[in-house]
Amino acid sequence: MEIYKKQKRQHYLEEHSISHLFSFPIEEFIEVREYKRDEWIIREGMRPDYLFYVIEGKAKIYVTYQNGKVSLINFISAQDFIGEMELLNEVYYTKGIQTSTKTICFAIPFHQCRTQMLEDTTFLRALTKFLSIKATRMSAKYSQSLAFPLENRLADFILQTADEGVYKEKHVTVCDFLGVSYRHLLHVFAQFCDKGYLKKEGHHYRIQQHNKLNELSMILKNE
Amino acid sequence: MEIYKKQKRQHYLEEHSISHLFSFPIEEFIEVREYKRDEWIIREGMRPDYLFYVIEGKAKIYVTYQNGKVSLINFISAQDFIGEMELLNEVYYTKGIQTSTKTICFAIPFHQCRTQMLEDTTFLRALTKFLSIKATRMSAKYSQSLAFPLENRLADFILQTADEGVYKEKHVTVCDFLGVSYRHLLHVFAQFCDKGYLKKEGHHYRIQQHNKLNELSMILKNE
DNA sequence: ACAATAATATGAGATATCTCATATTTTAGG
DNA sequence: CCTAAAATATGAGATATCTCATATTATTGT
Repeated sequence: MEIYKKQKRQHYLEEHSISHLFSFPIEEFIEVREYKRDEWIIREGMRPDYLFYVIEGKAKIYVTYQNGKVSLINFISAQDFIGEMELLNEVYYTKGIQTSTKTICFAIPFHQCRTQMLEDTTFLRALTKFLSIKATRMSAKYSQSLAFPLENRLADFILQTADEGVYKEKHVTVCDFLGVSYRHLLHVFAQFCDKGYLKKEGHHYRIQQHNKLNELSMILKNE
Repeated sequence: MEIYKKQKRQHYLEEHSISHLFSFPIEEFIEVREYKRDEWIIREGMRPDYLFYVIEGKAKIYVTYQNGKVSLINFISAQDFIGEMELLNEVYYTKGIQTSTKTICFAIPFHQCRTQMLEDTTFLRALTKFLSIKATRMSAKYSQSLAFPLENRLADFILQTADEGVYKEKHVTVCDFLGVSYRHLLHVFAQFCDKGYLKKEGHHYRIQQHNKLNELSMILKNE
């Protein structure tokens, strides 16, 4: 992890100002940090000392179960908070957060700002909104995961992540995210190819029948 | 739905005061309402005009999918907010909320209080905390649901809901909540009985081997 | 008290999904 | 450039879970 100083710091503070999220001057307290790919922003079980706000990059939230199985719970991307649970709750099991690309974020030290943040309506409103959206998404994902077979969730995921009609995600990451075995994920991909929805091109898949995937994905949408 | 007036209203306002959640006098705006069993507090798709705070009773959150399948997403019980999503977000698909017992709650009208509530740090902090816990629970439930078979989730659910060693929930509600078919739920119950973890007594189940259920349930805990 | 509806119960066959074994290809580190 | 590790790929059999059919028992409204 690298901490940006001087111009580099200033540049990010200006380009991605978050002062509108606070009604007090926050900039002086902000550390601008760069994490390399695969670095841990927070280690599972260790309470962070900062509230983070992601400027660019992507990260993943993991949790380890007692049986040793590690699960990817969610993705984090630009404009997400990290560590807000620990800011708000005395008791909270901290999940692990690992970058999947180079990630730049603002780090706001609890020991200097906690009190002020918790007194600031502007900030609290922003945080409340963030949390409410997070809760809604989680809840949607949850009920979807239970109510429908992989076919539907995968179709949705493909449409969300495909770039110019080409799907390039890593199977390993995806089967973890969608909570299915590698084997079964591949099986459903094979089905999609058989049915002509996708065409395999090396390790990528080209979408052939967008509307068919869309039908499958629409089944789990209602908002 | 019945609206309590005079002494009855006053009684509830005093017995279950929520004035500590606000830094302005909220009581004058509060309507005290009683919903009968199976009444809808909010109908799916209809934005509510009130923020609700549950005093006693239980309710269920439902969502209907395009394929017509209705899913129970979560339970609501005393000290939960209802309608906070609609208070915070302009755009939000409102889920249906139906009582499962007689339910008494406070109703705070948006049109009179929205602005004040959104400016009140005390309230916002309370709400943020509520939401953060909600998000965490959802997220735990989600990863659990994907990572483990029903056996584990059911063991956990039994321990959570059993009263003095006796489990009395309705299968119909539970299979919906846990997202499995009625048939399969019964099948796992039968297994638990075979293995001697539970003993069937009429329509109830008596826990025989608490430690065995606990083992199963602990597998999905880490906090 | 009776009829209608909801909840419980069980069997049997279908499907979704998992585990394990094993082979090949790609990627990362020295 | 070479090797180890990670990712991809595929088969086969096991298990979890679903759907449908059907019967019995509670609950509720009139």
